[in-house]
Amino acid sequence: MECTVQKLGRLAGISTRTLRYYDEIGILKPARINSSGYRIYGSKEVDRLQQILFYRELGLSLDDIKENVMSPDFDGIKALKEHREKLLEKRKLLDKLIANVDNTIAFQEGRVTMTDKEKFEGFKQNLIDENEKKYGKEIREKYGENQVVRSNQKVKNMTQEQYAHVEKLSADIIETLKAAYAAGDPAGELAQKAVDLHRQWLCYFWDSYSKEAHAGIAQMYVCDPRFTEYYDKHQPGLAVFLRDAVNIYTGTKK
Amino acid sequence: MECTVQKLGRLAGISTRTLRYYDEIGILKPARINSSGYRIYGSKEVDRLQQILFYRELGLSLDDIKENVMSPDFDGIKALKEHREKLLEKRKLLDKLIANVDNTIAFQEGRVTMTDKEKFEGFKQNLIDENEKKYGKEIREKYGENQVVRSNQKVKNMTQEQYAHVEKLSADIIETLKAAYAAGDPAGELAQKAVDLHRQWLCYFWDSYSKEAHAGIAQMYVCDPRFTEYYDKHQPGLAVFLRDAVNIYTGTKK
DNA sequence: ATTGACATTGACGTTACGTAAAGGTATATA
DNA sequence: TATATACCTTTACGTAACGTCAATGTCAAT
Repeated sequence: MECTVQKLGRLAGISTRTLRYYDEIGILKPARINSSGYRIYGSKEVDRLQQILFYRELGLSLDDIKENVMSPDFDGIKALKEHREKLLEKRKLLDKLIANVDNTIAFQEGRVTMTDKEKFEGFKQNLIDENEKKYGKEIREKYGENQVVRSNQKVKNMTQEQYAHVEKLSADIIETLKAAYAAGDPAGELAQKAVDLHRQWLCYFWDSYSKEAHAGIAQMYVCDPRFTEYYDKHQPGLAVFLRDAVNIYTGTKK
Repeated sequence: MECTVQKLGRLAGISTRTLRYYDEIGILKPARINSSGYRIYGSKEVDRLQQILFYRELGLSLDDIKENVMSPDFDGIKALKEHREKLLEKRKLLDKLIANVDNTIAFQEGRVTMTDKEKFEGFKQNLIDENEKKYGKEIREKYGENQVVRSNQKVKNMTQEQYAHVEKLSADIIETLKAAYAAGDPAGELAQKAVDLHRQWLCYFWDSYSKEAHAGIAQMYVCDPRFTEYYDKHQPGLAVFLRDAVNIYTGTKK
């Protein structure tokens, strides 16, 4: 039942270097060392190695394995759940990266002329700057620093098509809203369609959509004169109407 | 328009160490070095740094940036698409990791008694050993070392439910297949349902499914007497029937 | 005695910097 | 003019988990 590095390595499918390293960092010490200085492992060490490799395959660091897994009062499920959270975080970051790369490819494949591209970049920067100047502080206060930063990053990464789509959405929202207002029913088909457009519009700026936040924004349109004016200049009462329609859409009644 | 490390660092939001490092690896050299040995950067270097940081944010390594991005005949889109592939690979790995962690948590939360768990572990080890002894060499030759190792790992990480599901699938395949054989049409509904079950069964052992591999396995069932026997013992002619049905399912005709 | 397979320790390389340490330079002020 | 300070320089270790030599010792068989 005793074996030396190479046998154990072959048994477990790892290199001898790995075993020496595990000895070095103290995560798996041999049972004893023979007179020639060879590492001799017993069956207890084999089991321990199995466990180490199991958690290693799940992506835990050797440090985590050493500190958590190997201690006697180890809560495997808790450790794994924490690890899971880390992995999900990583995936979220990866998803963002991929989305950014996609956008960049789309933008570059748009074969925009250099001047157009510059103009477009300028537009985007303007959009961000304007938003910052006008509403930056308020939005920061209401939604926290992160939301603003991410919103700005989303705008920066927009492609020209997306940018055009945002502008079209803005116009469509007003159009549909006006028609719905004429119909008079915030629960009606037209009004709800307008709200859905509004949701799409928000999703261009928001990292994650939630009904609560949507309802909150709608309420802000009524409370904040700058936003009220933006809607009411097209049709007095439009901001209130939009808020009511959003509340119905999101199922938020208060 | 000239500046030294700290100004440029503040301008770009990076540390002076980073700039020195970029100088060291040759990705961004200062325009000149003044009499005191200070690094002096010009506007050309600012532009270059912007580009570097842009691609860095997309997750490219400095090496890739240096080799591809900075060369005059650089194809930005190609580089980004390659990078995108790498990112997708990474995400696939992450997804697998997360799935494994989830399975482990589920398994451990199942509060299996220790003896049951050990029994189950033993089963799994048996399954692996049996497979190895019986078909290991052949599968290795046909599908390469990696497929076998990964298949074994997949089995090792199965939860008890999954294991039960695999066994049920095996039985269902035979059942459905026999009924389909009685009906006589490999393109019929029953036969195709059997093939779909077979595909599900394969996905428990395979890392990635492909129609080609599925068709290949089906062909092997006919060519290899051990596999032929496994199916034909239930009903002579079943192996050939399954192969025909699989070929129709996968659209592989030869 | 030699050979070949195995063992040992030591040390460098990997990525993109962070973080000292030890010391030179430019500038404003006491 | 001495000094405080704010900047600059190079050198070098640390990071995670080993891979890959290099130099050298041990064991079994021929």
